[in-house]
Amino acid sequence: MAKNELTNRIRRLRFDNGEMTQQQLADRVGVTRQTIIAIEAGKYAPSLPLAFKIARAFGKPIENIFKYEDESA
Amino acid sequence: MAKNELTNRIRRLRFDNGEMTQQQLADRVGVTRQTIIAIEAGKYAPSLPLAFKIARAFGKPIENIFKYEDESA
DNA sequence: ACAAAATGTAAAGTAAACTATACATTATGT
DNA sequence: ACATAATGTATAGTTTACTTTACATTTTGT
Repeated sequence: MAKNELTNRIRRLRFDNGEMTQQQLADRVGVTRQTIIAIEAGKYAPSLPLAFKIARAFGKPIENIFKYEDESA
Repeated sequence: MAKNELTNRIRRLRFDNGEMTQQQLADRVGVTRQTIIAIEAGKYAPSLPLAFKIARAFGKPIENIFKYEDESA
């Protein structure tokens, strides 16, 4: 799994949404803060259900928050 | 992880895309056929990168292929 | 300056997402 | 009818996605 191809703008969106903290987002989507940190930093990719929850928390489509560059190019 | 809240229409899209087989889709997105079977059947949810690849294989947004119902309602 | 909050790092444990392999059943084409 | 292809089920192993806990560092507000 080429997780270094997956990028996101979660930190940007947290800031834009009332300067939400990592803990607040974590509480909102039902995961630990560590998970948010890891995903923000690209340490690992979220599962799809979690991606949905994050997208829902920001009111945006998944593809607006996460970008995936195909490495097979 | 409430994976029973995640549904998909992969089988439908396979049919509509030249009656693609599970193996062809698997080859296309770079996973085993078992993975496709499991995801189609809702056995487990895909990771986000894989969801991106599947979406790209069908030329549709992720949210058009997968539906996630929030269970906190 | 100082306390509290927010963020960052690490590590070990658990569960889920996959892989590989094998066999069975069903569907398809001739 | 028969061979092949497609699908389905099972299982064990590996890797990744998370959780928990702890501590460190930085930032923020007064």
